[in-house]
Amino acid sequence: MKEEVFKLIKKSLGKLKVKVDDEKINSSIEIPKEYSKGDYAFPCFVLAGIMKMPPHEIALEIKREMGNHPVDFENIEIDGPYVNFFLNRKNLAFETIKKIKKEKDGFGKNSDGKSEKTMIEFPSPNTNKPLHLGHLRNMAIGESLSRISEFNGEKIVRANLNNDRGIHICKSMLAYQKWGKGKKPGKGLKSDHLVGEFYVKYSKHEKENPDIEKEAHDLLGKWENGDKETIKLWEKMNKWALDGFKETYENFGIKHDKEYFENKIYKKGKELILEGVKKGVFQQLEDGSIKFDLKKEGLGEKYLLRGDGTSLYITQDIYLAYLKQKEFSITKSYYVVGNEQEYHFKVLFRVLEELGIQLKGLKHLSYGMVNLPEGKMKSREGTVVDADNLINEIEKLSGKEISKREKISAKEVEKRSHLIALAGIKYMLLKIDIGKNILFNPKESISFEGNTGPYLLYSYARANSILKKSKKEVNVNLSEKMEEKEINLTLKLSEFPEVVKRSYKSLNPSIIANYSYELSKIFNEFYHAHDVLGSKEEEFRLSLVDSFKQVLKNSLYLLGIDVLEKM
RNA sequence: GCCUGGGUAACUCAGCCUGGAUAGAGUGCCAGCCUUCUAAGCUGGAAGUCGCAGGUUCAAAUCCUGUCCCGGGCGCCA
Repeated sequence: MKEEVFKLIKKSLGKLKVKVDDEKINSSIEIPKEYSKGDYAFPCFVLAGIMKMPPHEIALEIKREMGNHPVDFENIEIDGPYVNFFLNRKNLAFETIKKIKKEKDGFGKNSDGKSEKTMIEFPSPNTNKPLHLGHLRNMAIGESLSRISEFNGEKIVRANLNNDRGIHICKSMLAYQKWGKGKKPGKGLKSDHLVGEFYVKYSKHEKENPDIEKEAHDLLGKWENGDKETIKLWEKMNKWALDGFKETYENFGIKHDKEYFENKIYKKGKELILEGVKKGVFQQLEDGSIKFDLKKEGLGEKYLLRGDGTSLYITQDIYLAYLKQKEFSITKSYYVVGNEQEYHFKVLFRVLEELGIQLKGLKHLSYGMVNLPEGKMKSREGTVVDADNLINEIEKLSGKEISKREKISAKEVEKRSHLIALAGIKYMLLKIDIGKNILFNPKESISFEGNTGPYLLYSYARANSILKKSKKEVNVNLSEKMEEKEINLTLKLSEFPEVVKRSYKSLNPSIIANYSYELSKIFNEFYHAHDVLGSKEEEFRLSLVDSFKQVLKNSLYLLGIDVLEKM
């Protein structure tokens, strides 16, 4: 429609014999913030200098030259220096509703990314402690971006790299050896929580007895040399950690297509690095260590391999990038990792470039930290918000809210409170811009009112309730002029496909989240302003409600949030 | 010190890419609205030197420069 507006303006200016850049006109056309100012607007300031007239008079001239407005427009008005264009909104409503009704769950999809196959890696945890709130943000982002990319036509491989070896793992193991007394997971003690317990124990002990670090290093040595006892302990505890993660993933609604394990690949990056030495891009020092000199690029010097030939954090990532490419022939590779790792990925991508591995489509999807009012979360000190506990707690609170309102079976309460809790957590984590830090304030963040996940689900359930009670067929049929709230809702619904594209281009789920909220807010305003059932415009309003329900569902789907028919 | 992200209402955040009409929302506070489609809702109100100083422009929260404050990163840790 913007094109039509452009053509109209250009035609008028032609008649007025004014020469202006097409691009200048086009980029000036805007969408007013208020619906009462029309659907498109053209500010005439740009022309003031050229035409040597006050903007208001220019606007009047343009309007005069347009004559009668075409059918696509209901009206064209002058407001000070602005020419405001009003679309034929009834038409727009019909077209939008018809399209939603036809495309259903597919409304908003496009094929812009059809030639891409992307691997998205998340959350890639360490197996020495359970998942925490930061991992939940990671997973919410990873899943949402996967879905957004799929909606835009891409093929997505959801991958997970388990960081299951290294000194941090040995710390939990050592503590268990020393103080575990054969403790086992069981009722009331999730297996990964047990592992984490010993990681904290180790760290506390280390504070007063720094010497214990040597023991941990010895244990790592034993592990790398294949000591049977050590391997056995590692196998046991690693399984505990992984089993626990699996439960959390399922609970949070995350599924991976591919699992990688560091213990199986960490040695293999070595060959690739040695190739780089042969090529002369990396330097081997006298002690055998290998480094990559990036001083010219302002990235300093980075060691890629230790003097004793053992691997570093970056070593495995080099091989993994190669492996991903080989196994899946992907066109893009995304890493969902916190912004504290930005330096690491800059270096990694440069290394891969030098080695000729996967040059295009490498991207660190960097997101901000989740902080507490007291400051940063620290696993070592046990000051983290545990993922499982948080979900449980919010489920309990949701359960209470449900029971206040309705008497239903315990099973139904459980089902609903689970979905509400997840919606609350995911929405809280996704509505903030991906790159920004989140301040998690338990008292305020766990809320059911206002701009929250439960508010969205509630709006959906309300819409559903109307449709359930209606006996009539949903038909697009409107006889009278549309009301303000109806217009607002229609316009918002029609924006969805554009919003999907925008979030895809910027790889930012918060755009979808904010849209979901705005859409729901407009729906609730409409809901209060007008009766649906029994009204003169019942058929039309039912079709609006039905469209809203569909679009909100699609929007929430992109956030990884499941809807609830009743709340 | 260098690199990087941020500073908008009491609090938590949109808006900034692509400059335009009285700077928006939620929470909290004040005042209303449930015999009527779910009040987890809606309506109204109070609340803002858009960190600060320059610059560009008819027009700056938005672009540029400088500066102050806060976070993160600069390991042969992961």
